[in-house]
Amino acid sequence: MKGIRQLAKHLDISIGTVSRALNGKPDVNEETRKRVLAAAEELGYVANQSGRSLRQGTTNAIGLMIESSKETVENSDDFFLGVTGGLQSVLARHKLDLVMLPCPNDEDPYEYLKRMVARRVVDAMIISATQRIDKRIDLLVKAKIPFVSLGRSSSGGNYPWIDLDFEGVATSAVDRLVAKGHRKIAIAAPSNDINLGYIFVDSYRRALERHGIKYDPNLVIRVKSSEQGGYQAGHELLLLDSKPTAIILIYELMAFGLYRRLVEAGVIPGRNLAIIGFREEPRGRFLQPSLTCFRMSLRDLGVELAETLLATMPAYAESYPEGARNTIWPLELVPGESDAFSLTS
Amino acid sequence: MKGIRQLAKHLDISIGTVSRALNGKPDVNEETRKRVLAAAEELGYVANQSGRSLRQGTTNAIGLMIESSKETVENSDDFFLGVTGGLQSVLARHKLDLVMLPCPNDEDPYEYLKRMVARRVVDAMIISATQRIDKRIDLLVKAKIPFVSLGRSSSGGNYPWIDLDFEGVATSAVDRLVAKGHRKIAIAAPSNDINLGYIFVDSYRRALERHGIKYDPNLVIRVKSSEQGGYQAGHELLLLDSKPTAIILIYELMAFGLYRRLVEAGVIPGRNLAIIGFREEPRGRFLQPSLTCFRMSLRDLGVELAETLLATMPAYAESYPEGARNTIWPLELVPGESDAFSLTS
DNA sequence: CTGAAAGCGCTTACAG
DNA sequence: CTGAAAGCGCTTACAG
Repeated sequence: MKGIRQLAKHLDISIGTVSRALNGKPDVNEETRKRVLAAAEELGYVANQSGRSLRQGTTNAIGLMIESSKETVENSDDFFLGVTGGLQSVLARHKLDLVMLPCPNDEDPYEYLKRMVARRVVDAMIISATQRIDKRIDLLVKAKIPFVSLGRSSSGGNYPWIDLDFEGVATSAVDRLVAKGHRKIAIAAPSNDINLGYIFVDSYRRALERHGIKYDPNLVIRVKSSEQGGYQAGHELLLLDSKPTAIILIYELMAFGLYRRLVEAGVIPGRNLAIIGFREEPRGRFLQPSLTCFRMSLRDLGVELAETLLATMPAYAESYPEGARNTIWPLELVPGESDAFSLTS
Repeated sequence: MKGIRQLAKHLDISIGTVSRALNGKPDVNEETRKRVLAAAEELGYVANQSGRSLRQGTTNAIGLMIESSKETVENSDDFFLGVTGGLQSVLARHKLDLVMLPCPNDEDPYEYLKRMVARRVVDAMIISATQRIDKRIDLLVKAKIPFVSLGRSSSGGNYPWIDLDFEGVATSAVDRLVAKGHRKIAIAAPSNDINLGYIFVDSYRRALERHGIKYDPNLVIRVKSSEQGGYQAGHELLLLDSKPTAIILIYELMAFGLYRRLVEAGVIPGRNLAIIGFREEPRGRFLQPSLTCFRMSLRDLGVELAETLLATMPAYAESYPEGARNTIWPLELVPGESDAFSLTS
């Protein structure tokens, strides 16, 4: 005999009362409750989660699906751990636990998610690395699993998501460079399949056109979101017939590779070429010249994600009257030295 | 009615047979099995995990505990995701899932682990960020939960662990620097509470003494394992009365901050000061001068961790006859330009 | 080869 | 305020 039965026997009361005492139900004698709590602490009793889940129909766990292989603007080091803190601070209010579910590289993300959802290992899901067409969203909608997506998708119709303000960043970067006299502005971004690649480049195009600058597809350099991709971007940029005077990077760590390639070619970052990165990154502060980029609070993003998710869950919705929503997450410009020079002066 | 009951009804057979068919038990008519598998696929049936766990007494999940706040040599970006791939490749053989359990920053890691263990959310645990005295290890030993630790500890007596070869790295770094004529070699490391800080500095001391160089506590610079810590280390190094000609960093990303601080002071990394970092890191390749460091396969480390863990689990031990063990994980020197100069020539 | 039944550890109406 | 009992969804001896 073990578990709650053993504890009840030890206290010489019924398991029902033990359960009610432990779960903070009313209608339990305060004296009894104290005895139960003390005994549980002493014997190290904590209710078996499978038993609870089976009976209650909920796991009290929220899943955060991670795809290590995907290249996204998030795939930087501290991103997920930063968001995790904010998520947990909200989930803790409701005694919900966060579990990170890493999709194996050799497994299809859709199949993986389907399996996790069918097995009911979590009550709700947070997904990211959204594709422009993302079957996972249709799956979650159809299975009626509460979820929130970090990243938009054209799949699934109306569903809760939060996405970074790629439009704002692209627009603000272009505006800033144009104000400094740049007219030939390149951009380094991953393929259009990744939703953010599509949105970012599209916003860049529109921002240029607003300034009366013709969009030139040759200035869109498609590379991987990595240091290596940055190096490659530098390489391709140097091969262009008509050289741009500025470049916008969709992924901040590209700057490391780009700087390297430029220096090899005798081009000085921040002097012969203006560079603006995306998200502020601890490493970026130590680049020379320091990188102009955009700042956001990962923790606050985590909080927003959690609150949006809980708003879609019947059991918690009343605490979040704003309801499910779509949020464009703002980023703030952090001026560096990488684009400090001006072509007009 | 739902779940296996519904599926059985749909097929007009008993739930027992459905279960046996789905779980690949023998003594099921092949024709029946095919029908069951087809129907399950069609209806998207996957067994509810709580039901299975409760009945079987196992969750078929392995937990990887993460502490985002801890400063360790692992706390670099890609570390956990790299290890995860190797872990999963082994766990997949046994249809075990990996779940990452992030300990909230405001929760005591010991209490968090205790809760997860008591609730039986996983069958076994992988822990890391080991402290010299680590109550978690005593807890796991006492609770008889299979586990493996990434990192040694003086707690818990004899238990399965894998640790990076800090001795080897420290020794090899010192040997290399001494061979190039250095006698005043500094080291930047976190506090001795973190087990690796202790081991690393101790090995460094012994390596020096082997070369007849007196250990000088002033040359041990205690800083955080971060870029900022590297900056700080550079700062403190510059304040020393008698300047070292070389420095060993326990955390590779310190190099970013260190380079910056040195350049600010007109000291040229790799020319006025030799620098050796710890683990090879994608970003490091783009440092100028490139950082001499040590390479390891994160994936292979994950494989080793998983196999060591499974060897301690009765249900899987027979597949891993080598048994539970302690492994010192080797790293291979990757020469860079940061320590290329020689004092002797 | 298949079915009927027990029971894993819990929580929760229900009765008292 | 407490106890006895049902039942969450499964798997697995057991009987046939």
